[in-house]
Amino acid sequence: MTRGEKTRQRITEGALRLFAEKGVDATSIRDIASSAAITEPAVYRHFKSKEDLVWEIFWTGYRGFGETLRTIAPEGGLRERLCAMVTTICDLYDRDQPLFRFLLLTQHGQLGKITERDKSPVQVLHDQLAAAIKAGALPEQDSELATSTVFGIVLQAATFKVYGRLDRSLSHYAPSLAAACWAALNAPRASNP
Amino acid sequence: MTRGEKTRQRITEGALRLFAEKGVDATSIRDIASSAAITEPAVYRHFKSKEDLVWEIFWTGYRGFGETLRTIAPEGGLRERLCAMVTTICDLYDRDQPLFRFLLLTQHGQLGKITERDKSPVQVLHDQLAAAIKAGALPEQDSELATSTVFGIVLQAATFKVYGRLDRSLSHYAPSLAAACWAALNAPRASNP
Amino acid sequence: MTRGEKTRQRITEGALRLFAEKGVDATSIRDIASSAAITEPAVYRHFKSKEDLVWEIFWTGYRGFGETLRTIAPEGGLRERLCAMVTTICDLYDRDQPLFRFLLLTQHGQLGKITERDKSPVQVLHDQLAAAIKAGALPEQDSELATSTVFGIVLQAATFKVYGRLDRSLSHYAPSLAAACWAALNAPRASNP
Amino acid sequence: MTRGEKTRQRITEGALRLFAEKGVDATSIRDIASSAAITEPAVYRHFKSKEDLVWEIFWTGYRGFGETLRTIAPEGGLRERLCAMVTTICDLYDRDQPLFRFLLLTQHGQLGKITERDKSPVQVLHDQLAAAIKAGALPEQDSELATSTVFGIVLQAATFKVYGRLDRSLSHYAPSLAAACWAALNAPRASNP
DNA sequence: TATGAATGAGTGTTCATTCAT
DNA sequence: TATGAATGAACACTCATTCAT
Repeated sequence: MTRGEKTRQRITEGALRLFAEKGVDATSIRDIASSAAITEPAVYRHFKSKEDLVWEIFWTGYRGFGETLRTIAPEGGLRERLCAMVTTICDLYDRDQPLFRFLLLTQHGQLGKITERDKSPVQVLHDQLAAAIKAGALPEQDSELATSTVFGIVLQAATFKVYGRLDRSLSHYAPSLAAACWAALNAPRASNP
Repeated sequence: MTRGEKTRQRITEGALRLFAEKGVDATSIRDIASSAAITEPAVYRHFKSKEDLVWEIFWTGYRGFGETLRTIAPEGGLRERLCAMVTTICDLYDRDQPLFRFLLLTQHGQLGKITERDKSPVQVLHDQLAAAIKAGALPEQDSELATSTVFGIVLQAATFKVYGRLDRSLSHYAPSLAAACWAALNAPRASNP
Repeated sequence: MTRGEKTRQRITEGALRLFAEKGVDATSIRDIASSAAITEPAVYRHFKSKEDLVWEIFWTGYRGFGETLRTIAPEGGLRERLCAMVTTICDLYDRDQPLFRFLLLTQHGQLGKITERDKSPVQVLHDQLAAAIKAGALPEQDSELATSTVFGIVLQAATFKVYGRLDRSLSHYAPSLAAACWAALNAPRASNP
Repeated sequence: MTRGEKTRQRITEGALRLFAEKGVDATSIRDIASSAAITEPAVYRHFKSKEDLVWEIFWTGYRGFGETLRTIAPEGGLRERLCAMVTTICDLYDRDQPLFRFLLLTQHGQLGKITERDKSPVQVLHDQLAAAIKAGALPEQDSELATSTVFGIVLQAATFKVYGRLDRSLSHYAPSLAAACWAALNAPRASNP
């Protein structure tokens, strides 16, 4: 790894941590630079602008996370796959909390910029659920709502963890979360026309 | 309503809209002042500082929302009460989207400042679910996780609505969301030690 | 005159002097602010941006100068009018050298922004010379070239004065310059097809 | 021509073009480097500093132009020589507009640095006119003012050309300009004490 | 009272320039 | 040699806030 690559990595890691802690707007380039032990202009050798830096960190992680989800256990039944996905999401939180918070809990500001929508984790999950509904593996229901429910159950647990309402590792709760998701997806349908 | 009170209301309404659209950090006192058709120093006649303004708008709405939830249908079975709560939450979104977004989707920054924790909507819901679990009206389970699940299902649907993944009013989805919550709360328990 | 108006005047006067001495690009807002004995942000209470400040100072002076030229001695013969104009231009230099240098010697960068072209001093002179040529008071010739010649003779004298090649006041040379202009305008025509 | 010399020429040509278009201050080393398809530090291999680069380009061209003027038609009468000079100046404009603009229209900033004053085109013209006046080939008059007049007539025409007020090539106007100069130099003297 | 005017601290960004490689 | 990486200083500009009027 060259010196430049090392610096770039220090920038992204420091920025990620700061973004998760204080939010993007409250994090200055000065903060980022000093977290990487360089001067402000040096940041601009690696990223064209703050907006660029934020987007690049976001999209790299977000797309990567989508790819991870997509490649999960294509064999096996739907329930196992869902379980594996929930576990994967919980693992991401436990392994890299700043990344998780930045990607999934706070960074709604970047969502509007996504153009390759089908690489997003939300879409990946949606596509699988929609296919399962179509194939009859899940009861007939709005696939968007189904996606929302699964994401909501897991992300809110992560949020509770951040604010100290849950004290074990998130992975610890994964089986319960997966069970809740599965039950919700198979809930007796309300009569939504 | 005195003139001062009217001005104050214009400030909070404008600020709320701006906060929901751009976030608190990206909203300047100047933005708020001009949205209320007054000058910047005039804002300081009603609020001591920007931080004060944010907190006051947040806590007023958040606590009020908690009270609303608490007073819902104390009579009736748990399922009906849960359903009423979900409906109430969806209604808030449909009636006042800026308030909802500010209180429940973006303003995590204020959560840490809450001292009267039991007035928060999260705590209100938690207390009811914890009581139901204790009374055997729900299967034995972590009451925090149960709370998280219900909130997650509803809030994520709101988020999907904000980003256009759902197109009907949120209230339209309330029965489905309530059914999903109920199913998740009654899911066959995974064996969490 | 209110306090704000006084400040604004100090800004424009200081800016003008600095622009003439160092050029617009080499003059910072900090320079301007301290020349007016205020802080940088205070400049922005009076002008929206540096570009705005430059343009406003330029166009106010440039248009004003055009108006001055236009109102000169409409009665009297052409020669007298030309002489009065040359004298007026020289007077402007002697009375307010920074303004003159900024408007006429260095600020070519602003010329491209002019939309009300006929208010510019160049156009005012041009219109009068074109009319004189049409009326037969001057020999047939390209009116633009005639305008250029008159301006060139006077402005280059001002430039020589700035660089110390002329040592008397510019007004002192006004009669000679007017005579030169008159002779040039009445020069035996070269055969330009 | 070695590779280094070629690079150096690309630098000066690119810089000249940029200086004429945007001005020296608004042209960064990065602009210059990329116009020469090299990196910024590579510029410093050829020029010690930006100031150095500007001065070198200026003085090389300015002095060269002075030499060109000096060697013009020493035989022949004054009028022919004047005419040849005007034509030469116009030719420079038509052949290399960036150089002309940089040397004669905008770069007053460099004039103060000149030490070998008698190599400047202004001085060359001045010396010839002063000699002619002394020899009685021109009426008695201030030789500086005479020089200013000739330069002013030609340079202002160039300025008008830059701003689109003249549309033919500048050389096209050379005979008219020369005639105007000649007439101005021979104007009946005003009585300047 | 409400405002015009101002400010100290800070923003993101670019500059000319240097240096290790 | 020419470059990738870096820097100190400065830039135009905005912030939340205060104060005299």
